Amino acid sequence: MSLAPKAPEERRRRILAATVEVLRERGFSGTRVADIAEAAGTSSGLVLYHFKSLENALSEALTTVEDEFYSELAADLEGSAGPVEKLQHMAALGAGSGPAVGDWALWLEIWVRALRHPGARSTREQLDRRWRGWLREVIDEGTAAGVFGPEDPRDSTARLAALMDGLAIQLALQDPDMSVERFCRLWLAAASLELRADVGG
Amino acid sequence: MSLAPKAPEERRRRILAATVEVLRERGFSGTRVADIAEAAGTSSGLVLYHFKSLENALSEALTTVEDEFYSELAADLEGSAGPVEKLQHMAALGAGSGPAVGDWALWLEIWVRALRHPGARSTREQLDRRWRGWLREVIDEGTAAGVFGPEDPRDSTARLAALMDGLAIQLALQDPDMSVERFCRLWLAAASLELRADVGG
DNA sequence: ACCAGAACTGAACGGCCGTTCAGAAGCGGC
DNA sequence: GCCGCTTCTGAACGGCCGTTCAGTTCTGGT
Repeated sequence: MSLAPKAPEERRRRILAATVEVLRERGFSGTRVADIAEAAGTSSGLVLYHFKSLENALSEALTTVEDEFYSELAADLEGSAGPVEKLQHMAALGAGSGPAVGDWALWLEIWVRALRHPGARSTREQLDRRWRGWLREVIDEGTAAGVFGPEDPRDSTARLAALMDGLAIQLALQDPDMSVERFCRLWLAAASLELRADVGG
Repeated sequence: MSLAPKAPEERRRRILAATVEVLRERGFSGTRVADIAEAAGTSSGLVLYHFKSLENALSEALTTVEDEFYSELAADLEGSAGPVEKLQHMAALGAGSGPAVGDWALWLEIWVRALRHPGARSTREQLDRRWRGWLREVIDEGTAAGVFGPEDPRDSTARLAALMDGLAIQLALQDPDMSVERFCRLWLAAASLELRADVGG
């Protein structure tokens, strides 16, 4: 009976992690096979041995970040008590206080990729819908509990989701007019307005 | 006395326009010198003759779109009567009803470029500040006239500007949940909430 | 008509980089 | 210890593309 060979799997994961790292640093158009290999401490040959092509490695790497992001979000929401706390966690997570996330720069890259890459576009769409779905659930939960009173929950969800993206751009671009604190404050204040409640900000 | 040679200047402008066109279609990383030359109906040699390098041509092309955008916005605001109309024009312009604009995709590209290109970053910052400045002026104008009553004009400005960017992402990515109409409606509704007024939406 | 310089062309150069490949090294089964 | 399969390496290949360049055409002044 053959033990599953652990070393190669481990190596594969390391290359994937290295890919994400390089992607964060240099973006899609700046990421070279050789960079990934160096960051992973191996040869470029091996990168192409495990993943069939650079394109493929990039796609798989993206999948891992996206999965990380959403599982982290799910875990965080699981742990929060009420809808108000959940919104606050969402704000904090968006602001980048989570360990694995915080890299909105990567999302900008994903958006640009989605402009022309059909696969990337539909994945993004799915992820975005999922995220808006969760936000919507929180809002509905609060509404059912009588804490929130949005005029139109669907529109409020859309606006709050979009607002986070918009604020994130400035965060990613390190605009001097934006900071993690201001990001949270602005978003929660918007949520308060939208939901006719006081969720902070 | 030498008449200014008109042909070469004209040619130069044509190349610039072609660059913008290709940039819209293929994005920064997909734009080749040969593509620009073909779109402009000349040789790649000439592109490099007029602009010193591809990078340079791209930068100049960006400058022209940005100028176009802002002069169009300025003209549009000039023509609007009151603050409410101005907000509505801003929404419509953002939604892409203007002739020269409408290409949020290009802005996504600009943002990604700004992530790593220091020059691009500071230009973007300036442009964004200018845009927020105008929005702020409209808000202040409405407030002075007693039409708007924002709780904190600076924060409302920041949120409305960011919201437009966030909604624009979905527009650019052709998300099935977004449309030009919904874009306008959502943004104007947010403005109504923020400014405690009825500006439509 | 002639010349000088600007405008323009397209072929050739050269570097970069994804991918391939021939072979080395590790590893389990006999 | 030998064999075969997986894992891994780094050098070599080949295509793509920005840039250069030698030469042609155009233009305006004299």
